[in-house]
Amino acid sequence: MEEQRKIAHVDMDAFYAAVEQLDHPAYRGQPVIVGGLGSRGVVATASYKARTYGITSAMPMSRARRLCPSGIYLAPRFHRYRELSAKLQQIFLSYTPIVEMISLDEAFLDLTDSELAFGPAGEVAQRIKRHVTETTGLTCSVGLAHNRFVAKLASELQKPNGLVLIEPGQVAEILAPLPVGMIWGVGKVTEQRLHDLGLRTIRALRAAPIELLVREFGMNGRKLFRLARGEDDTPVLPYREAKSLSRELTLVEDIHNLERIEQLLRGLARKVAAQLRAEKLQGRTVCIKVRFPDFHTITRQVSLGVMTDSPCLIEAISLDLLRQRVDLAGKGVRLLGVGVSNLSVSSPRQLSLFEDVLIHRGMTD
DNA sequence: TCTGGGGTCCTAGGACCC
DNA sequence: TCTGGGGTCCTAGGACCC
Repeated sequence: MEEQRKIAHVDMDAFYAAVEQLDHPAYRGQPVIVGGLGSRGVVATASYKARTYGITSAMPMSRARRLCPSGIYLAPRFHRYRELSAKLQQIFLSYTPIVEMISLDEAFLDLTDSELAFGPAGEVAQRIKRHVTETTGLTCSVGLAHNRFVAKLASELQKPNGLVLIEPGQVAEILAPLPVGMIWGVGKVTEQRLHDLGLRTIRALRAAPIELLVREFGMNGRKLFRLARGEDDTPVLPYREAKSLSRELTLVEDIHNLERIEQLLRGLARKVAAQLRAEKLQGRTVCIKVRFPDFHTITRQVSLGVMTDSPCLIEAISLDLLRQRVDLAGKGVRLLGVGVSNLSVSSPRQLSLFEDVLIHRGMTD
């Protein structure tokens, strides 16, 4: 018999918008929409009032403005959100060392061993909720269950400011009527494919034979089969090393001018390099991304023989990838990106022969 | 309606090696 | 002449998450 875990999922309510309302009392109760304000921006977070107009996250700003012309539209202030997120993490850590922040406003907490010190997990969850609100002035929704998947679903069920506890014996009954789209990992594409198979609810998915799911979705089918039954044994992982680091930029208007394109790419490459150094990381693979006006998107990458954080090298390689491996052919560009992967922590500065050569050619910073 | 930015993970084919 | 099997690395694309 496997030990019974107690996993909490804490999800801040309309986080970015709620922070703006916290800092600007005049915005409270108003439709507040945080996101990109440019012509091609999308909604990051809408306050609950804004949601009553039909505004949802990832919606184009232009559409949001049509739905709610009188709304308060704000650009995100990530510094502020990060500051509050750090506070949240400190609160969580005072109840368990096993805290996995999955974004600025969401975390999994393994409370299994916290019961000894703090009492039943349901009461701990209640305390954490109160602690969050008293310390930050923000509300959150909490789900509590025996695994991550069910805990995350639970936190969704009574937003905002909810607390939902699901016992193992209740899982089947509670999951059954939910739409398959609520399953973590089922996005638009998979949802449509499930609908095409006549599977719209978790109840229906649960009744589907595993052979069918594996035939349709491969390994993912196996996962779906288990998730439909509320089974998930993935652990809460307190710390994970970054695997890649990137910067990208959607242009206000498509650009055709090659010099301008190259200039922007260089800027992105330098920003990536600067961030690598700031985080004491180096990478071995450089990747560029180009999105054309028709939204078709390509990537081109190359792996080097050395680890690097050099702005000159990353810039030179990005430009080379663009010039040698991308057919711009007067098509215009909507988005440009530069990324570095295959990361590891920088070793004490030591020049490779390669870098040495570049320095003698005057190519480094 | 016209689609951000920063990530993770998975798949699939090909090169290369033993 | 007609061709294995496994492992690893690399590249490109795509689904998905917040």
